[in-house]
Amino acid sequence: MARPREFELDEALEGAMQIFWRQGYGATNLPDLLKAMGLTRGSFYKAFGDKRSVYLEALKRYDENNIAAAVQLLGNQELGDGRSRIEKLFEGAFDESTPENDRRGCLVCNAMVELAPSDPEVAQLTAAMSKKLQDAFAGALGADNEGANRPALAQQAIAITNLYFGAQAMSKTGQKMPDWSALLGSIIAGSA
Amino acid sequence: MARPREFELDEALEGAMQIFWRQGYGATNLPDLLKAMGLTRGSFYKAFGDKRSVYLEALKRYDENNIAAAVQLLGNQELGDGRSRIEKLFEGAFDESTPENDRRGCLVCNAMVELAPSDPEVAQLTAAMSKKLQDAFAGALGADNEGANRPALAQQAIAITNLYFGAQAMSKTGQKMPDWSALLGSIIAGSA
DNA sequence: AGAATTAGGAACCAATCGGTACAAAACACA
DNA sequence: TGTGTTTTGTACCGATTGGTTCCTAATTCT
Repeated sequence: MARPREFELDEALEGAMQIFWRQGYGATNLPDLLKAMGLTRGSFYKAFGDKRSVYLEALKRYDENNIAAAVQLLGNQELGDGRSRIEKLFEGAFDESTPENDRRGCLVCNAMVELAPSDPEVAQLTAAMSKKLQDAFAGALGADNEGANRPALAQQAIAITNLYFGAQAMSKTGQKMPDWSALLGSIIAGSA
Repeated sequence: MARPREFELDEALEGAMQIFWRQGYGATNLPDLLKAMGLTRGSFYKAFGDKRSVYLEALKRYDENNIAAAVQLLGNQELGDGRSRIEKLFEGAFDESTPENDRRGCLVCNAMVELAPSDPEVAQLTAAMSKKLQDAFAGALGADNEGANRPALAQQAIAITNLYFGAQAMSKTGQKMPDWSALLGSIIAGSA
């Protein structure tokens, strides 16, 4: 009955996620965003409504793709024990935050800092994603330590989650990243 | 020989720091900034040049006031052993990041995330401040552990610094903060 | 083929952005 | 009090902001 859209919603959203990830919300203007999404104003406003809506969609996409992948990695027993899975996650995550990637860091961390205080919906989404990560860390730690004392593992998972976001923030200055294996050792060895 | 300025440079800068801290750089427009600084456009541009310069000055002020105070707290032996000084720092820092304070978090963390990738001068200033904190953590840990193995303490200091900034980022979502004593325990106990 | 429906693209919008120009006002000194 | 100097406040600037409008082109169904 009608002309089909010539762009893929999915690809457009991927482009939006990428540009917001690199530049943040405020620093990304409409021309930047449209270019990254590969569409023009008309299609943009028809399909997505406004800039903020796209940002929220991009956050959800990050959740479904990147966070889900991290959670899966942490739970994948084929990749070694829990601790080495956690190390793998850290190594992979910070390989991505290179200068060539505009030191984009982690979209969740970026969103927390830039928008969470003034946008309750962003606050809720980012808090939920950090919770997923924390639970996955706890799961990986638990796998190494079947009968271990649960509250101690929960503490470690909180510590690792905080560590993760802190390192994401610090990576944006271009500082060289620490030795994750040793660093995680100073947390995990503590109550093994 | 001439008309004296009616405002205090120091007070104006304090106001600038406060508003940037709460709102970030991009989200603070000139009217906001002028109001916070208590002066008008004419005086503003004559005294400070432009918006970015004021931001850099505000960062330096944060360094000289807030970071210096944190370093001093961590080195103050009258406040107990190193670990309890670190705990005090964490407790104090996150008491400040309440909703009434617009969950402002930590200006260094905010600046890292918002501006460091695109502004080398911000990157350098924030990296230097995080280094100061890290050294102060290392000093506090060393005070508890005179003959201890230095590399292990350095690792712990890195971990605690990362933890600090991560918690600052997460605090912006309004999540309830963890029990710092227990959390730090899971790091410091590790190689005591 | 023709009708119906939708995407595409450009022109346009008011509002706001950071920054400048300039004249009036307020002081210090003689 | 007159003179020179600096601050102050306001009017103004072009550029850019996110968002709207509307006409044309394209496509699918009957």
